[in-house]
Amino acid sequence: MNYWLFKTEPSECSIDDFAHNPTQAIVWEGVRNYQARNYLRDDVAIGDQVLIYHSSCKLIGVAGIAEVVRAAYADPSQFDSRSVYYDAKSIAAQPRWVAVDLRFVSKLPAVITLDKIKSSAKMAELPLVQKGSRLSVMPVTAQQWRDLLALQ
DNA sequence: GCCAACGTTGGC
DNA sequence: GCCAACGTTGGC
Repeated sequence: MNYWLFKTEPSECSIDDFAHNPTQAIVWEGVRNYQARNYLRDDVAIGDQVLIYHSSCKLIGVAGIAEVVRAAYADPSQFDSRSVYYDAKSIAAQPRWVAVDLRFVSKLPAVITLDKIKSSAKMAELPLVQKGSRLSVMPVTAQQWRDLLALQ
């Protein structure tokens, strides 16, 4: 079982969307970066635990936890010409992008802010806080997972 | 809204 | 395969 951090803009999909549909599988689509795609495709597995991170918003940071309930499959949005995630260059026989499904686990009582994460020496190796890192899907070690949630 | 940093594209 | 131009990310 692996640990991950997934970024999302809460205006698109927030921890509250999970919390309001706690038994429903949420399609995690729209990842359009190859390194993030490779993690999704090759390493994200059913049962993995995911930190849901809110970016580009008022309160930036880790807002909750979700669990992977379906491993990688062709991201349907890449073939939908009305979607903002549409990719005209992706062909059905060889889909370029993948999605996974997540399900709600918990909402943290308070967001663990990026500020707090940055100020923790134990988080120095987390890709999130490394200069210039823009990965939207990143691995988290078991130790980092524990240490990060202990920042609450 | 700004802009630094990074990724992608496409001409050569 | 290089690299300039352009697009995107995401904190501030």
